[in-house]
Amino acid sequence: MGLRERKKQATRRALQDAAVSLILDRGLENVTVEEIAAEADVSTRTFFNYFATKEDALLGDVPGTPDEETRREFVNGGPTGDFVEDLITVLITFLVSTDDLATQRADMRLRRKLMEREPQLVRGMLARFHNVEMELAAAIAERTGVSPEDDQPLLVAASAMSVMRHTMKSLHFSESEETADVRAKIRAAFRHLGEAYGPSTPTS
Amino acid sequence: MGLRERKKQATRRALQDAAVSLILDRGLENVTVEEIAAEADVSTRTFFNYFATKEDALLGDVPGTPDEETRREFVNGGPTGDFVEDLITVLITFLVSTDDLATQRADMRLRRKLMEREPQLVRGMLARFHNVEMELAAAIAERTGVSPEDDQPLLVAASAMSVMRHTMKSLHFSESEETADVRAKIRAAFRHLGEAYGPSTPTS
DNA sequence: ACCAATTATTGCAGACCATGCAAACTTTCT
DNA sequence: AGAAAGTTTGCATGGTCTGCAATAATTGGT
Repeated sequence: MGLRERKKQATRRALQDAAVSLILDRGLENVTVEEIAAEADVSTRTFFNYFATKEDALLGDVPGTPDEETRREFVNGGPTGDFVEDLITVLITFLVSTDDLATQRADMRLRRKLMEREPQLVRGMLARFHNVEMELAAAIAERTGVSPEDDQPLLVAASAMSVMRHTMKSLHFSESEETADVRAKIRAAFRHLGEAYGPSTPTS
Repeated sequence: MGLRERKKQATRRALQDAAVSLILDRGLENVTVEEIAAEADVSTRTFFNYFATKEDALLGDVPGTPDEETRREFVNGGPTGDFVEDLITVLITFLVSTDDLATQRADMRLRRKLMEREPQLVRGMLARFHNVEMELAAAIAERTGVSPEDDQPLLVAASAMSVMRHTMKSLHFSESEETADVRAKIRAAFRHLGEAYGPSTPTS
């Protein structure tokens, strides 16, 4: 990666960090883009070269898109052949960004604090999940061979994203948390959904 | 209802209608609040007495909150005792506003057109569904006697709202469409979810 | 090391959204 | 009719975000 690219990443990072820290400190309404830019040592105009809105700088890069390889494997019926297990595999990749693991976990903890303090941000988060939902639906349609006009894949994708969303709330993002723990939590959530809506007696 | 109240309703209506029609015509970015207010024959300032944002005037009043009676019946295990069927009953009440049925159906058709033309609006719609999701989760927790800290009710509510969201897409909102049709569509969606995640063999 | 091409940053002007405030106006109630 | 309560309006203001054109930094070739 060349110098130019590295600098861009650094600026992006600086803007995000400045935004998060200032706003955790003083609240969303009491921090202007101008101040965020100043803190990151760039002009206000440059802020908008990096992020379309103030919110955007706060939300970070999660959920992202799964890499092409994971996607293809899922579409082709892998890796295990069990639909729910494979779905979980894909979902987990949404959580993983390009950063190193420790940084990313710290980011997640900060973001969660941010959401608690500024519920307006949930709006933007939901929008992001919605975008991912569409991609996931396409992948599910491909895997199951269902016509894209059908909205079954959309439905399954939507509820899968719900599971995702709520599971994230009960994660710790601590150093001791293993992928297996995450997987187990998601699995439990899916099982519960199956029980609630499934053919067997509704627990409720 | 007194004169004052009637006038307020009329103004609100006029603003919504002006917003929807102007923006269907010329696009979200090409219509200012000033123009909307002018079309409705009030000042710009008055617009903001009625709606917090431009989007708000477009989204209308759906989904609304179910009336207290329906809610209580659901919480107490009614009306049929079958969880999914009763859930559907509640969901349907989200769609019903105070207007007369014909007006409401026309509104729904317009709004859908609006969403297709201006996908940015989906954001706001999702936020509304999210609010309803919270209320629904509370009701489910009460009915099932699950602790409110538990996130099972949130999960079930979230996926129910997904079902809702996607079912609405395939409704016609035409004069010939009966409540029974709507119910059948929602029921089919739930059954599909149960099959996808449930204990039986995944269709996929 | 230099030059040219590409790409990033910046300042400026401007449109629009949204809010607070106080004055003018309308409905309501007695 | 007249006071009380609520609504509309204009004005001033602060903030977000965009387009544009000038300036500055990085890159790659020679």
